[in-house]
Formats: sequence, structure tokens, C-alpha cells
Amino acid sequence: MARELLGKFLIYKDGETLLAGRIVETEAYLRDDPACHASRGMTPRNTPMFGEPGHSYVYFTYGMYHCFNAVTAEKGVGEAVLVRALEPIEGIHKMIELRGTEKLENLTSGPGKLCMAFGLNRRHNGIDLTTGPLVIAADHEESACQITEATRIGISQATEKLWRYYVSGNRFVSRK
DNA sequence: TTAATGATGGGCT
DNA sequence: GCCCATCATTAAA
Repeated sequence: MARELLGKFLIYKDGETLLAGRIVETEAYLRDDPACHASRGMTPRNTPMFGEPGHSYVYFTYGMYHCFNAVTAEKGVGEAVLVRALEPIEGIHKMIELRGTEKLENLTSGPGKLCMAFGLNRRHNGIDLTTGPLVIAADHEESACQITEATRIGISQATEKLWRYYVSGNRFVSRK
């Protein structure tokens, strides 16, 4: 699923504002994976991971950032894909405003950055990503892209797993 | 260009 | 009380 989500679009409609980005970097967090929030059972925070697939899991971290995930396993399993970077497509002016920088490569090139650029927070936790206002959707025509596998970032366990994926050469990936 | 560091607060043992 | 799926800033090379 982490590979599948590359090239899909994250779209957010909030009143007049339309924001959209193409997913260019993801990480997989699986059952029996010590780096996965759900690996030690259900807690108040990770409850959405055990809920319906296709819903969001947004969590608050490091005292000031949010990270956005899509739940990818059947109910009760506890797996998700972290969206780490987007290529800004629509609503770039609004993203610039929310991020406080005009540099395009710095708008959504990181899990905390893209949540800031889209204004995502606790209110967007556990919501259905097929019905809006926050949606993941495919393009009309699937364009093939070269995918690079790499180790996941910012974790201290299972650091050897190659469960991070990004569009090769894309300028909006958080780290190459 | 890369490496080190401080900010900042919720989650969980 | 320690850990943390991060980021911006500063310092060093």
C-alpha cells in the first residue's frame, strides 16, 4: 500500500480553499513492527489504526507537529502508511501562508510540513478518506514512476527495514 | 554541505 | 520521567 499510494493525490476542501498535492514519499508501519505505534496494542492515541481501512490516523508529536497516515489494514489489525512528502499541486498560495515560507521545496517536503501546509490537526483524525473533506484519490491515468526503497526516518527500532518509498529524483522528497 | 542543538508538550510505562 | 514516525536554526568544515 505504501508503494500504491505514491502518485495518488491528497485533496483537502475547506470552504473556499482547495488544497491538493501528489504523494511522493511514504513509509509503511506494520503489525509486529516495533517501530509501529500499534505494535504494543491499542491505546487512546493509536485507536484509529485499529479502525476502518481508508480512514486517517493523525497524531501529534514532538510537542508541535502533526503526522498524517492512511490506515491500510482491515479493522482490528493495526497498520498504516505515513505520508512523508507531497508535490504541491493546488492551493500553493494558501500553503505558503500556512508554512510561512515561499520556497516550494520547503512547503510539503516532510510529514510535519505537509500537515502544516494543509492545516491538518487532531480534528482530522479518524476520518473517512473516501468522502471528504480530506480525500486520497487516483489520477485519471496512472503514470508509472521509478520508486526508490530506503530505511525509515526518525525511528530507533527496526531501523534496517526498507519500508520507506519515494519517487526517484523528485525534488519534494524529504530526504534523498 | 553537513552536523549539532533547542523548541515544546502529549503519550505511555 | 523518559521517549518521540520533526523541524528551524546555528555552528562547523
